[in-house]
Amino acid sequence: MDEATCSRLLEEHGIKPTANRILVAKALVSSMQPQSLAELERRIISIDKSNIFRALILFRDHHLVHAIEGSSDGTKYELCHSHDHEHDDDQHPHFYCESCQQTYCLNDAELPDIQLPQGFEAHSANLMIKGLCPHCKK
Amino acid sequence: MDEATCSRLLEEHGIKPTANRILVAKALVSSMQPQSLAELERRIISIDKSNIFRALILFRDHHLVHAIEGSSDGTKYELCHSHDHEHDDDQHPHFYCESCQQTYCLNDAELPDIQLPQGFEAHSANLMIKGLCPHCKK
DNA sequence: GTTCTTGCAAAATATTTGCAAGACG
DNA sequence: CGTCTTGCAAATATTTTGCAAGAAC
Repeated sequence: MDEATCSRLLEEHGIKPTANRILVAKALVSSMQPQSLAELERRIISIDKSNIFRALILFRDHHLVHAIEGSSDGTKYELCHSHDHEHDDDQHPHFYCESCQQTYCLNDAELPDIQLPQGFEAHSANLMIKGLCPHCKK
Repeated sequence: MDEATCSRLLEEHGIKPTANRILVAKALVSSMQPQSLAELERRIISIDKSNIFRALILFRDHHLVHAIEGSSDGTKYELCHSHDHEHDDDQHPHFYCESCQQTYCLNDAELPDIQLPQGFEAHSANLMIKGLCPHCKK
């Protein structure tokens, strides 16, 4: 995805497309897997980590990315796949490889509906499966 | 649960029951909810956090507790409910309250079987639902 | 006396904030 | 000018390790 497309993507989510933000968005778009802040830092050497962090927070607040927790090595960020800019309803399970620390999206699997006890109000859900990925299993 | 019972619990899991470990086990047994290291530190003022930490690692390796991640505020630990000392098969979903930071066990809900793509090998799974608990919702 | 356990300090890691300088409009 | 954005530094939080002294066997 080129810069113009990334820029448009940001604007669609109500985010002012600055040069830095476009770079962060580009890095996320071109990533096969959800990225941690540290991974993004390594990939985007021209931007300070505090600004990558602030861009991610901003993206998250505008439902452009969501944060994935539970991977034993920090929060990972991935682009929301849904095109609903208000809600983040494309939550799918993830797989964390304990050997190479990569997080894989299990897009094909459904995140099941869990029946909450009376009085609980759910906002989001994260299902993380851990183990070995095909590459590390060999 | 008294000290003797906790001591027996540790021994059943192949852990030498020292005074400190019994205290940590007692704190976990008497907790309604999974506890973070920081919470346990506050509750067990007589033991240094490094030793609480080492006790938790030891407990986890002996399948006496399991670690719950994905709660935005650190790893939480809870006693395994299963009586199988080799495997940790009582994995159930958890609920994290974004207001009071408590983690609740959803014992009644089933953790669904997710079909992994070819080549992936699962070791464990964590399903964390976030939102507001009944107390904070009011 | 050898091994295990403990407390304290500090390293390592991850996340977040303060602030002044600069860009933008 | 006033607001937003950026880089750098540093605060915070969390997890983990090193090591020497002491306890247990």
